[in-house]
Amino acid sequence: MKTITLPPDQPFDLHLTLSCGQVFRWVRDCDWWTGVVGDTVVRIRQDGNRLTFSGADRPFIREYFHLDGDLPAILAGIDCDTLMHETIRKNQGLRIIRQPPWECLASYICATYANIPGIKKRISLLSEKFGEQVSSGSETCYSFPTPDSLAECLPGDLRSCSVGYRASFLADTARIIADSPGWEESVRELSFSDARRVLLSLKGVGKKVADCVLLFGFQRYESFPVDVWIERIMKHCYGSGRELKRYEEIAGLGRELFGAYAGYAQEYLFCDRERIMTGC
DNA sequence: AACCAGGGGACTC
DNA sequence: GAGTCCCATGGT
Repeated sequence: MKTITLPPDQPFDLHLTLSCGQVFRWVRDCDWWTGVVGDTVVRIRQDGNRLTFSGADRPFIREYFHLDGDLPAILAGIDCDTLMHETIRKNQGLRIIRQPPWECLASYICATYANIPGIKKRISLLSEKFGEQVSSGSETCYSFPTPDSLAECLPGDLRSCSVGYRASFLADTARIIADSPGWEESVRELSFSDARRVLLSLKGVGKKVADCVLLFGFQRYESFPVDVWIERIMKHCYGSGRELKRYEEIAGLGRELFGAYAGYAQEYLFCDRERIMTGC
């Protein structure tokens, strides 16, 4: 077991970060969270300002949970009205995880028009069926399937993972990624709009999925993914006197209001969606 | 531009 | 147990 002591001026909330719906592979058992990242099983818990974990080293944990980001500075940058102020106050410590790009891409293709429990189920089935077994004491865990393993499996086998019509999108995209060595690095080097264009060319990747992959997989924090909840919140809370019909208008307004870390604003709003929409 | 298919789980009533 | 909704996309 290793530990990290969080500095008092850098808030972090492990439970919020892992349960807000940005990642789908972590499982909670009381205070402990277990997840497979890459090909290792990570177990982690938080007690106040202390993180205790196994399966990874300190630099990895810092990077994965974006602990190297100056959260108070980020939040100060998006704290531009009373709604955001309250949302930040209620969810302080939520950080955007750095997800492996391929896993992020495949996960969000599976996430289209589905609820979070359903998405978790699919990802879990896909990993059990097409991932590699990863040892973790008594528990059996599975790594996320490689592009090759999804590209080469039978369509029927994919469908048995409850991915429905997304099966062909997943297989097509997996094939393209599998046949493009260095894909990740090449996307990383592109500008925001060029990277977005590349992602949009993949099957099953529309604007929402592309923006999620840019945000969670490539740390493009200006990305402002618009799902049904964010659309509702933006129309209800920021829509007076504005045309907010098309996706780009809402995403554009998000970037206009919240700036370079609009993605953080999006994730805080999403995390707080129930309170915001029942309150007003 | 405006439809529709596609599918499953969670939640409401 | 029916009805509705969900971190939408692709095809017509």
